[in-house]
Amino acid sequence: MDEHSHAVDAVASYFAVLSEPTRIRIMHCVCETEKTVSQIVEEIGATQTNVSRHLGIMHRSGVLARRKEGNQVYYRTADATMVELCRSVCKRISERMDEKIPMRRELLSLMPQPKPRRK
Amino acid sequence: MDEHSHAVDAVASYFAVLSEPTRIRIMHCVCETEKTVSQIVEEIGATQTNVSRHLGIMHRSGVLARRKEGNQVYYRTADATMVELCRSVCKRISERMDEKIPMRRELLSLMPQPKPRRK
DNA sequence: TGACAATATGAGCAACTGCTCATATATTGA
DNA sequence: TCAATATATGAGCAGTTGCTCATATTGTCA
Repeated sequence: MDEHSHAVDAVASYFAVLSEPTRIRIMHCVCETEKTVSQIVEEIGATQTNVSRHLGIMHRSGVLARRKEGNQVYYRTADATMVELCRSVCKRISERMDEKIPMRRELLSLMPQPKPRRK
Repeated sequence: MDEHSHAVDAVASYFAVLSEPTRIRIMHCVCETEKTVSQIVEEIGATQTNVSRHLGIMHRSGVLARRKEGNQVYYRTADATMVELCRSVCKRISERMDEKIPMRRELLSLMPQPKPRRK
């Protein structure tokens, strides 16, 4: 039927990683600097179990990288393209909602632009 | 708990539209030129009912635009950003699979680049 | 070694999503 | 107006996904 099915599934799975509110929150949370699981749990206000599961999914799919340091595990973004995607989507959605000003602000601040590097 | 929840949900929903293989096929199918429902059904080899449902979802979410002409309905992309996103993801995934050459080719051809415009 | 802290995982339930069958709603053309 | 064609939609089932409770694992420190 379709000779592309593996590729198609791969693309859909990639998008699926970001199709979940909690995982978007996690992206927002770690998109600027790495954080420990506890910090993420604290910031997004979900249970440890739940956050841990989502981190696992994001790590296995290659979106996040993990680094173990003693007792704790740090997660950080491992895929610059993915972060860019999130920014594009936030921008795109906010454009569609020029009338809903409060929402616009939220969106634009969801995945902040990287700060301009100073020499 | 989270003052961003509307924005977060909007972003997740946006990605969710592309998190489904059939919808990726549809994007692939209409990303260069508008097509009727029948044409899409024919090309991706799914049932009419199913394609119609996915088209509805994609239209309601703003990814596709529809145009009715007599008996038929033409769908086309309505969101250049979204198409670009698909291209980025195809490129990104293919980069991760340098070893799996056949898959690479499939991915890069999934959402073809727009042809260079001739004056 | 034992208690504690941080993270991960098994199991089960509930909600969601996609698929299909049957049917509804246009629209065209005889 | 009637039959045919194109598209959409209600209802129900099955598979998937996310959430939670309990527990396992790993590392630290006394």
